[in-house]
Amino acid sequence: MSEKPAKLPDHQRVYRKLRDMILFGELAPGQPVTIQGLVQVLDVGMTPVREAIRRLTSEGALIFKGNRRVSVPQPDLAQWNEIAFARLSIEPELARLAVRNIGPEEIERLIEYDDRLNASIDRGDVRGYLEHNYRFHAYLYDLAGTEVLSSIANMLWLRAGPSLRVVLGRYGTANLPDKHAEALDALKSGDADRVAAAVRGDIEQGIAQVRETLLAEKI
Amino acid sequence: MSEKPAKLPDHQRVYRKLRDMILFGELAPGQPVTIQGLVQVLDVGMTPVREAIRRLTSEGALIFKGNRRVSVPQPDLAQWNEIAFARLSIEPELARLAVRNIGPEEIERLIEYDDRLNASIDRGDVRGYLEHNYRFHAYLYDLAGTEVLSSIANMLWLRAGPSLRVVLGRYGTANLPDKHAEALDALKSGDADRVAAAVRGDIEQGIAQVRETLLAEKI
DNA sequence: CAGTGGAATTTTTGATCATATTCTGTCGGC
DNA sequence: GCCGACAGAATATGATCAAAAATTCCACTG
Repeated sequence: MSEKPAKLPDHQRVYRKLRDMILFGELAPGQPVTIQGLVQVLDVGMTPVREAIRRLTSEGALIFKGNRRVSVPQPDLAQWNEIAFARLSIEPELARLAVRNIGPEEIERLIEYDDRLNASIDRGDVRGYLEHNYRFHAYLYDLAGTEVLSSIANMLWLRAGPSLRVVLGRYGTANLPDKHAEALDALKSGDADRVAAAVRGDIEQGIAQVRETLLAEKI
Repeated sequence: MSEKPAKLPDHQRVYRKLRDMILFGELAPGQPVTIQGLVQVLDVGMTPVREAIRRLTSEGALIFKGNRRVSVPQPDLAQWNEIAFARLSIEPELARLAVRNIGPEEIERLIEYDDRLNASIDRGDVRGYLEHNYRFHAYLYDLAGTEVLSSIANMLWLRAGPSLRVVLGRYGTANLPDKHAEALDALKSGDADRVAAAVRGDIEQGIAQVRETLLAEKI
């Protein structure tokens, strides 16, 4: 019945599952998340679900909605600017650090992610776009080999995910300028500063898109 | 038997308790943390303990030690530099933002924390120093009213706490230059840049102390 | 004969679940 | 419109099972 290659404990499986759902926009901002609901959907006991939810809340991916109810947070403009500030402080640096540890194989893998990302764009596949965009950045940052900074970056992506989804879902993936190509190009020449700048540009673009929507109060 | 004024759920009480223990150096770096141990010490069931541990691990205050055992992390030099970079990126900005929302009462309270901190230094009370130093910064950052940045700062303090404790416990609280006075002075005149600079200086000093110890490989 | 290596057992700890309890919000009666 | 009972959901407990670590014990070697 369960031929998963998973040797992972339930609470981690649930955590990842929920995490992906948030990261890739399967849960809308403001949507309530109940323990019992997940117990039935994921077919596990409540203890693992509880722990997964607790972890996600402490990472800011979920919030306590007053009376012990949790939901997906919905950042307002001020909070979005905080996320923006933090991401711009951390992520370009991560990209810069990653350059040290990058060889041809790693670049190859990044190109692969980027190809899939572009395919998703062509297909108008929002969820695919979000997923491969995440994987591209996450893998790049992993290569930096910095546990602390990476975990912060991950936290920030969790907070940004649902909002990105809303905007993309509304305006489509049609006109997304590809900053990844520039980053890849800079990576090939080992130019750390240019890589950092490209990543910064990529982030700024995504941030600006959401910010405009928030300014227009359309969220 | 339990005339605590606490209306808090157990898992939050346990979380705070454990959090404080880490933050104020009651747990040494590398020290293992067991669920059952905490169950007996804190006299609660294992579910709340489990959740508290899970939260702390996701905040980097505890780490999975290979085979589903957790312990207090012991940052090496590289990780400490990461923490330093992140703190210097985030905390001065938080201080700057806090200036907007600060009035005489808030300054009064900060002065109070600082007084207690100085009393702890005079007394050679390491734990008291750590606690009031934390409260000073935490309150200042809270005043910024920025949920995202504050939570990142808190995460970083959790990672820094045990190491600070080790260094202070070894060299004492004797010669700690007081950068808080400068921050308070700048706060009174509402000079955001100077406040940010003072906080930056305060952080740099603490970081340098640990870094030297790590360089000498005395940890 | 003493000491070492390792296999098997014991013990400790973690993971999960079923269940009981507490709290919140709501709906119907007054 | 207010108050109290009820339903549903979250919190907390202890039991049970599984996995890992610690310990014991024995055989074999030097």
